[in-house]
Amino acid sequence: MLTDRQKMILQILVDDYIRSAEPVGSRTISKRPDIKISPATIRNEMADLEELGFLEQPHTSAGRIPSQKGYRFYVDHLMQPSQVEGLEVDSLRSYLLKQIDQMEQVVQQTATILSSLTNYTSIVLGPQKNVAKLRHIQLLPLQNHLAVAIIVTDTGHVENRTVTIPEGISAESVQNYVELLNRKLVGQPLHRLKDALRTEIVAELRRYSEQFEHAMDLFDQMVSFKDEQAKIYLGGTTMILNQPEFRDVDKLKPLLDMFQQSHDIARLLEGTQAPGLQVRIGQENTVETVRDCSLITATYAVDGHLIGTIGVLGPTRMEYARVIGVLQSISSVLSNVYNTDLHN
Amino acid sequence: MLTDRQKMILQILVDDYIRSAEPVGSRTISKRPDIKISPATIRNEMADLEELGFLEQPHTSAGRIPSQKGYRFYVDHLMQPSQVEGLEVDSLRSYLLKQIDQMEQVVQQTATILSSLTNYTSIVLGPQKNVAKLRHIQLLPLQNHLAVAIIVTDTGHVENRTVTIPEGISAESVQNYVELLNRKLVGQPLHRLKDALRTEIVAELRRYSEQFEHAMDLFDQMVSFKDEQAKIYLGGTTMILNQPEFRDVDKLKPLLDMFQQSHDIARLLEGTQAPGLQVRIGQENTVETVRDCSLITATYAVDGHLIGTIGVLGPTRMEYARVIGVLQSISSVLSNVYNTDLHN
DNA sequence: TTTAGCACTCGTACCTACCGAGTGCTAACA
DNA sequence: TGTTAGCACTCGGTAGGTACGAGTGCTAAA
Repeated sequence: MLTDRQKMILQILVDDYIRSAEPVGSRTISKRPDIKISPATIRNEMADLEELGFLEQPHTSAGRIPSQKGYRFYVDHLMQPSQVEGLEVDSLRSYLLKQIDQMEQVVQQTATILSSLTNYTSIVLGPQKNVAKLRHIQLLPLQNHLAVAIIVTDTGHVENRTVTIPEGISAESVQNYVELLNRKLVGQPLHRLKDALRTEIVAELRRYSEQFEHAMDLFDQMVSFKDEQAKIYLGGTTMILNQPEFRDVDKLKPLLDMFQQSHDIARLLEGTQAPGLQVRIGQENTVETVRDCSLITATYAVDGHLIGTIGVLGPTRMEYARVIGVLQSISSVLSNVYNTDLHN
Repeated sequence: MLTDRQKMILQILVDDYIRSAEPVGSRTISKRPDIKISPATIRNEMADLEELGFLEQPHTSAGRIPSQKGYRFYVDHLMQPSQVEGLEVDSLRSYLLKQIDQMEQVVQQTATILSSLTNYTSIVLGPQKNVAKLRHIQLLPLQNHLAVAIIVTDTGHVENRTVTIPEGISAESVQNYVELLNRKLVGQPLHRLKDALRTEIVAELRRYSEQFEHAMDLFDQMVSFKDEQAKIYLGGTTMILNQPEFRDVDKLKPLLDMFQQSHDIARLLEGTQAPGLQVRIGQENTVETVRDCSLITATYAVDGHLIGTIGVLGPTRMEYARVIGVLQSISSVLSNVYNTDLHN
């Protein structure tokens, strides 16, 4: 176990390195006003800390930098999340409330705000639409066998998609079908619609036996929600350029490339759906590209269902305390926003 | 005027520099199999070309590179757009047709395809929705004074927005109002809706005088299309990292930052709405950030109306011939896609 | 246990010399 | 008159060498 003095030195060193991105030497630490021990003593302690695996030396005559284990200890035991000023949170809250009707915008804006508060790249995984329930479905004919299906959910979101009306189906019966859908499917969560179609409707539909196939085809078009990944939004993807450890274009490119592949980002977030806050430091990330980065994620919820993730990606030398504070605030604001104002 | 030999040397030099990004020396040119003049002669010609302003010398003992004027001459007189293989175009066309119903996706995908065909950053300005005409408008009540307005255009696109129903307005009359809107406004282009509201409806509406204010408020909500910038999509924003002239993070950052600001991109495209193909080389761009870049744009049209722009942004040392070829193909494919399949 | 002193390490900055690609000029050649 | 060979010159890039300084580990004294 670490002594109190070792903990103190470790904490000061990590703080300093987070700020300066330069290896920290014993003199630097001893110069701090609240430190009354000499550089030599600190050197001894640092040597011990290195032996224990909390510190590393880039080369013999340089100061020490935290190892991954060092960061982990710092996050788990030394730092405490900084309080975000109420002002920021309030303004965020009122901002989000103002345009709660446009879910995509909320998510996008959250990403932007998150990255501007932290100065790191932010990742926001939108709430999963598919848990919302069907309020109303409607079909608007356009021209030659084209129509728009409009799907309204109880959260006030509206989806629309163009469908082709199969040849063998009469114009009048289409409207009957839609009424049927509304009677039977309203109240079902979107992701269950397709199943519900099979269980609820098939029997009734057999009556129009000659059109059965066509009708089912039409319904499928209207109701099939590809189990789509919730949408991913990034904010501040160029923040990484401010970090001295990424001044080299060759280090930069893989990361920026990854930002363009929502598929990669999805992999990055795997396993972050568990409630609460997660910190993944360096190699703790499974994705190769970010093994020099840390990822901090939080979830937000509606009605106790987990529905989304927000995260911040930065160098391992990240301002953990501040980022965690910000994430906690925003995640709770988001949870409230969705709870209070969509479900009443 | 340039002699044929000077033109030939200029062309070879530009081609070579585009490929290698290194200053081109006289020996390099004379070594090409189809060149039968000696380095010394070429040196003389190059000295002349430099005096005329077509070439530059980074320093005394280096080869020559094209000046802005050199690129301009190359684009205007020397290169010819390369043919894009029919295969690529066809597959693009069929791809776009397949999901023509999702306009945003078409635009986004076009950006992706464009950048992967050119290896440069692509910019696609979506078709302006506002020239599309109203086909149908509808209001779906949700809960406590909230409703969704659904607007369908003759191009098959669907817009929806949440509106609040003013207090002093009865539920039944709302539906009457909407019918009124449909009677009077169908066929108007979206961007004229707001005006049309004033001219067409006010008279009729006076009848319900006590609700007049409220009704107009509601209509405004439904029908006001902020003169919104057509949406901008970028593809391959990290392509720029492959260019040796942007290996320096300090050169890179302004550009990547710009990519995040759709506002900046909009400024970049100012003046590209004129029909046909435009090439802006280096300083010909008004935006400071891209004065080391060239921008090539083309427009695509529906029914002869200009409705969108596609563009490619790369270093001044850009493969003009290939990019122009690609742009021409894609712009014509896009024009066809929108023409053929939405308007019949 | 802490601290002062000191020799040692090693990365960085700076200087210098050198190399070679490419030039411009001159003079010879077709 | 246009083209080419030859040659001295320029200058950026690189390699090697030196000086500097921050920081260390170790030893011995307090």
